[in-house]
Amino acid sequence: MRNLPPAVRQTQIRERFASRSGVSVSGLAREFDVSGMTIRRDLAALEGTANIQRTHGGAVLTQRMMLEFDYRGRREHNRAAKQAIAAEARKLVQPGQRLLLDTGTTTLELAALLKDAQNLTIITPSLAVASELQHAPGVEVILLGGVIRRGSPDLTGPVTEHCLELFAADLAFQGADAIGNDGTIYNSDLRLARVDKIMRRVANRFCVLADHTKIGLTALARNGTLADVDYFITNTAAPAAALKRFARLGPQVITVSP
Amino acid sequence: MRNLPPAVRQTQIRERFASRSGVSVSGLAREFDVSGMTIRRDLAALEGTANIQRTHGGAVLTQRMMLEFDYRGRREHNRAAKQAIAAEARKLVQPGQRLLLDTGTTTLELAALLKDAQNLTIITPSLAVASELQHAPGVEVILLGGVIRRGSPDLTGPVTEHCLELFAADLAFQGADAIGNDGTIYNSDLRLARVDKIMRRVANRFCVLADHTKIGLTALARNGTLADVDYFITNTAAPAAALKRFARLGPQVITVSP
DNA sequence: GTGTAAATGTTATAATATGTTCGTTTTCCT
DNA sequence: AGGAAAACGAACATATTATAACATTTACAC
Repeated sequence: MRNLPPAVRQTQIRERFASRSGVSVSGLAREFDVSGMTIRRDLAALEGTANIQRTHGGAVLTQRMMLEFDYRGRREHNRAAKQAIAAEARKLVQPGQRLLLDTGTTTLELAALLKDAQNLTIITPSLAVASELQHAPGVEVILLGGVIRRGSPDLTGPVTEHCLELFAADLAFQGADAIGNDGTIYNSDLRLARVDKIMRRVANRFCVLADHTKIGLTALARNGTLADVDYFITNTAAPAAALKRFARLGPQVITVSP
Repeated sequence: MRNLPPAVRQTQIRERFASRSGVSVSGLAREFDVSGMTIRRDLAALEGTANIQRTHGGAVLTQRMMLEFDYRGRREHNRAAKQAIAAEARKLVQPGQRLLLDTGTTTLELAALLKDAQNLTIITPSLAVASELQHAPGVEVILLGGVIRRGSPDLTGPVTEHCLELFAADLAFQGADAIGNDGTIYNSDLRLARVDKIMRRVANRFCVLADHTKIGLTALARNGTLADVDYFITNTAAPAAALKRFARLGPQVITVSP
């Protein structure tokens, strides 16, 4: 079993998963008569390509059984700030409310914090948010209809816009891809920007979440301005001058650390 | 059974719950040939994923886990027949069509077969179908809006019905929970039955998929009759007398083995 | 052959997992 | 209720595994 090309060995390793639910480094090293290091490198390579996850001592199948709507890498980017912002946003939520939760990684963190909330109705175009909350006992999730956007687990298009018009919400949470220095809110996708605009119309109050890395940038599609927003939550690393300017536009500006 | 990586062992422990509703620390320790302390640590880790509930001496399934496994179990049940039926259904699909795919394990198998289709539009209330097809390059997936049904990855309710009315499809595929001997189609959920009825209205042609174990049964909600159906696909194990009767009602009855 | 890049092995160090002991808590039996 | 037996959890010692850096081998072109 020695002297196999790496690709062949990796394919054979992959095939182990058909019958077993996981493999061990030591076992594979023995079977293929290579060092554990080689097996580890194989598993690291396989982890990138497909549905396995490395663990201590081996690897297991990622059992994304039903809903595989994940943002992968983007979710990790500046996650601490996003979580802090989400925790602050969580405080605005009262039992019994109807919330709109936009798509995005920051709102997804907020969704995770709402799992144990009581008697909430959450309306969202995000499959990731819906997936996160689908088992939450105190939360009724209403997913907007629409076309699934390629590469991103959310819904957009005329159907989404039409669905959204059917609702009225107490409070909407929205991430932003960029916030201009003049307080303009930007999305990097035109279809999303349309949905976001309507969202602002059907929600009574409106909260924008964005970490400091988004401030001072622009993106493809303008979708409004902070002047129309009730709350703007960001982290303390945001430039103070910009925050002062934003506050003068109207929204209550809340900063959290880190 | 020794020397398994922790994650693999934990996965196998999880799988015990598919057949049993509880496990014991001592039993697992014996089976995996590890100390009770290790099993306890495993169970503590699994409890963290919110799927199981630890008890004295072992662990039991939590409600959510039961539903999850219920779904997985249903998917495995008679899967060969479902796949054969789905393969036959696949032949009805032409490039460029707009399809309605209902929720259900058989239609989910069909969705898997449509991954490499060209230029299709698929409209579905099923999150599982959407998940399966979200990365298919030749398929545009439109998800209907609606309330996420507890314990089942699909959408129902007035919003779903409203969304559905926006569309017109060439061909609809629908599973059935039961087919009465008189050709009546049944669902086990009232909300689903309503969606299914509308689906029949907005589709030009209509195809019902059901393996032989569904035939001759009844369920909670009537949603129509095979007389209104264009194709009925089942497997050869279905009683010939019933199939003959069904064929006289109108649909083209197709049987596949196994 | 010789040079180069890829693959593999080796080592030291860090991280993680496991078993054991023992005091505490829970369960079960009378 | 009271007490024995079982199970639990914390803390420690031990063993296994991961990672990174470097050395070695192999593969393949020219």
